[in-house]
Amino acid sequence: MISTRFAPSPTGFLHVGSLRTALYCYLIAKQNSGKFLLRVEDTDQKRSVEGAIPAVLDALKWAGIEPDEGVVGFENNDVVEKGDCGPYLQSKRLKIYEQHANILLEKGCAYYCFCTPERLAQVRERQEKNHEASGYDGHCRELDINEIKNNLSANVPYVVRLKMPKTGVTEFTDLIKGKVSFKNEFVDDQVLLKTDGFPTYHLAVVVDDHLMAITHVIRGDEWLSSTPKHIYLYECFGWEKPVFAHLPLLLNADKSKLSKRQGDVAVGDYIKKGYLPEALINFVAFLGWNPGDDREIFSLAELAKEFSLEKVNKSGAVFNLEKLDWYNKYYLRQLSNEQVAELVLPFFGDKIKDLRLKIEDFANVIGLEKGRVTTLAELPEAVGFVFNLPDYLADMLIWKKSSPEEAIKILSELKDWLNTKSVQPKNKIDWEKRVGEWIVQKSYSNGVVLWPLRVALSGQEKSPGPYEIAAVLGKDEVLKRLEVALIKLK
RNA sequence: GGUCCCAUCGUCUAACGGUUAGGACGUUGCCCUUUCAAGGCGAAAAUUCGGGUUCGAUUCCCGAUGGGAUCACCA
Repeated sequence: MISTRFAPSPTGFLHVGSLRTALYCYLIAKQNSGKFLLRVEDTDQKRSVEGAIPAVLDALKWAGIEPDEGVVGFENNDVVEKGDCGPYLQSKRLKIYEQHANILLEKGCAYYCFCTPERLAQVRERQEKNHEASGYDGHCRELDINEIKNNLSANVPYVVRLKMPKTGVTEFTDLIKGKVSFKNEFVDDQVLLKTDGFPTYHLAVVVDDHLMAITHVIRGDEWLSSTPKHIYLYECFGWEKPVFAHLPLLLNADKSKLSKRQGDVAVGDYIKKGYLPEALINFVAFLGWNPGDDREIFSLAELAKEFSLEKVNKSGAVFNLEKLDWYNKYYLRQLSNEQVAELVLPFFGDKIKDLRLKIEDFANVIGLEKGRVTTLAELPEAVGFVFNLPDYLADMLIWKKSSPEEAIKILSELKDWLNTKSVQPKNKIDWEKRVGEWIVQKSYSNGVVLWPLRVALSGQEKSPGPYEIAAVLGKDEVLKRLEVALIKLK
């Protein structure tokens, strides 16, 4: 069985790059009827941020990516875990890491290191000054057994370091990058267990991925260069290695690694800005992957069917907001008025109470603009003219091929005709039919009637069509607005 | 600087030795049209540079250049 995992550290909010990583992990699991696991990598107490776990979970849920196992929820101020390989918070697995560090020590794959931070800083400084290769200098690599015992019994603080072989080459096939090889002599003796008893990432991932039966390690490119350490650990333990896939990075416009300084990087930012999950998912999935043909629109389910890691690009992709906007507009148009109405509610905030509208009427109002805006956040303002006719200049009522006199004449005639009891258009099609017939009967051109009508109803240079607006406004309000227009013109 | 990875229009990308180098976003022209949006039809726009291999290189090899990642008791 295939299993993948997404392993965020609770240091902030969900990054869009992490969203893509999580998405790809999820897709691989789903398309193979495997499981998608969520593990929290909170081994750095200093960096843990309160509220980060629920924030990440919420963002994933919003996107439609929910874990099958591991940390699956957050209730009553605590994580909800599911599965037989728990706990799924690394901070609760300290004993496990200690046991495994001991195994490594026994096997000679790791060693005690008593170097002080000060000494390490000096080493680093010297290396920098002399332009030497950086890394641990191996000071404690071959310590005398008695010295180790003495230090240990004297409670000298220590770490456990990986005893990386000095010769040979570590080679592996990355599902995305292909064959990659590193000379072992350049791989550092990484700290595995810290002085405080917490593991570093390197020990914790390998131990957990094995214990949790992860078959595919899918993660960001930044991990590629530490993979040899992980491979060596698998070999030391005698464990079967997972498949590795290192995803290309998401980039800023200037091709540097996507960062906060150059725009929004948190999924939450995009939710707040009114983007749809379908749009963000589709967009982010296509940053580095495509189906190999011209199709651009993919739902989560369709992605699960067609996605493959082998088709993922090797190079980084610029996070291009214009394309995201296009996707968002597209998906907004695909939704029904009712669906958009429901999604847009939070963007109205308290104002929604003042509107005192029935939900169907509200959906109709939203329908006026849902195909014209790019995000949900723009909708309240876009639709404002329905509730409050904006003040506008009389000049705006005059069509480019018309005159003030003609505008007055037509608007008056239209108003008088509408005022008769027999004219009671109910919906958009009805309005179009009745007014259309009237225009034909009067032998007017469309523009000379429709332009001033539309401006009278919307108070705007650009707006939805007059029939749509009239249907939403209703006959009484249409008459009122025609009256306002005529007063302005006279 | 050491190590490793990468390189097609402005951006996301297709091409698995032979194509007028294709699509999408964006830009832009026209059409539709009461405005806007949407839609339709067009346009401009790319193989980083050298060497090989080959009858033939975007594609394979080598080098240069450029970009990126990583070199923590952070992940």
